[in-house]
Amino acid sequence: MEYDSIWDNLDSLEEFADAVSEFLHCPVTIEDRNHRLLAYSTHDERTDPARISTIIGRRVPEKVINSLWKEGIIPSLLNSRDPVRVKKMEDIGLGDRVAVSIWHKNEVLGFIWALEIDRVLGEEEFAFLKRAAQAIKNKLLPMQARRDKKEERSQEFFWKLLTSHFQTEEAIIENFHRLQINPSSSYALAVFQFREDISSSEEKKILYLLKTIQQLKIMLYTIDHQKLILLIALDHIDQPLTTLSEFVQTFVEKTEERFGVGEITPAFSSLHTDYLDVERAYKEALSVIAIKEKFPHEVKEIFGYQNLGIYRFIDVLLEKRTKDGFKNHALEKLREYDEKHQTNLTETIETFLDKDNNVHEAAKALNVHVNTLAYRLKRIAEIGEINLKDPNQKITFIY
Amino acid sequence: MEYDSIWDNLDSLEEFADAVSEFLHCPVTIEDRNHRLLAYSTHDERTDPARISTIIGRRVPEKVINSLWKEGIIPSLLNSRDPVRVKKMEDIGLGDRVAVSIWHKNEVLGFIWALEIDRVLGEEEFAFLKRAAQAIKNKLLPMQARRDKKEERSQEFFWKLLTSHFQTEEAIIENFHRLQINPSSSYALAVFQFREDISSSEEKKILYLLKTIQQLKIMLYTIDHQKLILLIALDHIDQPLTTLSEFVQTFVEKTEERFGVGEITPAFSSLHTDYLDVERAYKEALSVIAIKEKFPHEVKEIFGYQNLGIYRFIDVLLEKRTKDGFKNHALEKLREYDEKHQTNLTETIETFLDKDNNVHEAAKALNVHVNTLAYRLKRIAEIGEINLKDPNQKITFIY
DNA sequence: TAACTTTTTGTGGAAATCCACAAAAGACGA
DNA sequence: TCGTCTTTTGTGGATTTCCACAAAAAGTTA
Repeated sequence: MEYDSIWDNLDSLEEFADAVSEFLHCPVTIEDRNHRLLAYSTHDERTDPARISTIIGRRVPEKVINSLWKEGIIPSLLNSRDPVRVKKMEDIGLGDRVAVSIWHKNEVLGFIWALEIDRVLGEEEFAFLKRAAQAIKNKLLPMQARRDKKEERSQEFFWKLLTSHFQTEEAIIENFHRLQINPSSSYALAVFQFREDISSSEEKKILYLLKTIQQLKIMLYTIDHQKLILLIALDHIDQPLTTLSEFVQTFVEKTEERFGVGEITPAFSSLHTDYLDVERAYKEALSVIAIKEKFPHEVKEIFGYQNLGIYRFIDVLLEKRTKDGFKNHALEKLREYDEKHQTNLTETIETFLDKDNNVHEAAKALNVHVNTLAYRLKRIAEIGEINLKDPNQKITFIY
Repeated sequence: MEYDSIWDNLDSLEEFADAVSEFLHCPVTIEDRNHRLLAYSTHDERTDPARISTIIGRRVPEKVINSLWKEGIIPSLLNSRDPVRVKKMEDIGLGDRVAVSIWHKNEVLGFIWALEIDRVLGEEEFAFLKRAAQAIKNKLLPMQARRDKKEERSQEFFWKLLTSHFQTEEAIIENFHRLQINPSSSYALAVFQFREDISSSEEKKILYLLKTIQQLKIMLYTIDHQKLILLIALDHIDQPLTTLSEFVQTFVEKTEERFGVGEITPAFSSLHTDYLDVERAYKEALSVIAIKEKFPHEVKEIFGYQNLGIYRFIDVLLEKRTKDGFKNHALEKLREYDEKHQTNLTETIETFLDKDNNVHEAAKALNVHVNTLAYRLKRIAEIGEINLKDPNQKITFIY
């Protein structure tokens, strides 16, 4: 192992990248386990679009990560300590390259990438890369430790926010700055409800995903048994609610797709600007989850508190209804009629409301002619003595 | 006054009617002040359709009463002690006739009608009729007294119902029977809110109206300061809520039209079958009135508790909203945008919802092109990040 | 069984809605 | 001031909704 002494006098990761690049005659990039750029070689000027965007953005672009997952590259890097060859993918501007993962015990700390611009790397270079990954491990470890420490402090701070521990917003802002986080002027709180307690191996995967999705900036995160909780920055986002909705769905999708962890219920609070309201935001997100569990079908496509509509009030509505001992005369009449005449008026009105008053779709779902549906609706209005043109009255049909 | 001794040996009202009929050579009918049939002559077989229906139904048909009001006949009977001539009205099957009111002190107790089938009554007969009305007064007075007594007892009973005084339904049914009222198997409670305390002269007019509208059977009634409260029988009524709605509106209309008493807010409870629930029904009707006073425009055409729709829950909704300190992000955004760009998005969405999502009407109300409205709605959905296809979300726009 | 009502399905036409596209006017910023 | 973006209004066409009417099927009642 004589020529491996080249590692000995390299101080920084940059020098390390350059040394590897020089040996392989290839541009080299070093990333952490979340595909954040750690260092890149500069002696060799040849490169490809994917590498350029990575360097400019200080991280691998989301769509590149996506493709690498889809092609199975990242899974094999996470499974094996051997270098992996990546064939050119023109649609994302990625040239031929070789990658190897950097391991410490049973954990991946990062990756080394070597671009095969003019030459193809052989067995010897593969072995060299593997040794390089071994050697760099010690440089990455302390960084990891620092990050862990910071994460610990940030988690503690987050829980203080979630439990309304602070009295003034100034104190909160100060804490943000101490953690080198720039608090955004508006934020939301997202909660993901898992089916089981989140294991530490799942936690790593989740963090990996959160850091690679890149759609939104996550200021703070924490995990509490079956819940993943995020504090999300929303500055300069044009349609924050829409973006959030897409984000949480992407996250759930990818977690399922990449790690096989399914049945996650996502939710997020309304927008807030005052950091003293974090607990309130948390409760909003929790109530969305509670409602989604009670009415999975009705609010299937709603994730934000703001968009719950009438369901935001569902608990007080139900409470008042039971307190008043109110009987739904309209529904009762329909059921009576159904019973007596063997008709389907109850089912009809339910389907119709379900399909958002769309005669066409409702008729299709019921397997009847559109006019039959129209006729039935006329009868329902008569028998139940309800004005189906009044959205207010339709609403009460649900309860 | 010698020939007036003919009254002396007449025992019943029927004999009286026959005696008058014989003198005038006309069919004669006697009604109480609420146009209920008291007696009719039988010696003379000639008659007209209006009289036939009156005799069969034991009261003057509603549409006849209506016409008599419109033509000013009844008002003049109520104003003067002199006979009034009524010209033929073919549309309601009424032939020529003469009427006179029966007075006691300053009150009208009833009416005598004489049909001019073949002959026209002259001055002499008019004078005779007036004396007949004088003479019959004494026969009507004791009936009046009995009725007053009964009314007193029934009012007391009604208040017991309204205040949940009874423990069992049997006790209630027994009380009904004691008052010779047949309690219907389903009932509703109607309340009319007046602007001022109801005077006893107004009370008489109201009772008159209630007894002549004939649309629905009123089992019990009472008056409490500015409120008229009715217990309404709903047996064998096909569409009870619709009928009730028509009834209360008719009542308000006629009170205004005939007696000039306006600004009455009508309301009625949902349907009930258990007479232990009368107080609950009363509260339902009261809450409809309260809501109508708070949201006069929104529930303008709703009178029944059942049809309040979402407004049934308006108090708990508002309460929850203030408790949560929730800000309407969507509306806020719109207002912000309006302010900054001098646009009318807020007004637009309000009008649109007001017009029940009817693009056409809303565009007309806003004085803009339909496409302009469509464009604005698209922008509203974008800026407010709300799904306008979801009725649930639209609802929350109101608050 | 015959007469009647209720329910389903169909046809056809008027009105409304939705959507894409375009022209014009106005607002706004570099 | 020019170019760009937003807003308004318009046209045209595909689709949907609404309604009236009718015929057939099924169920109910005398």
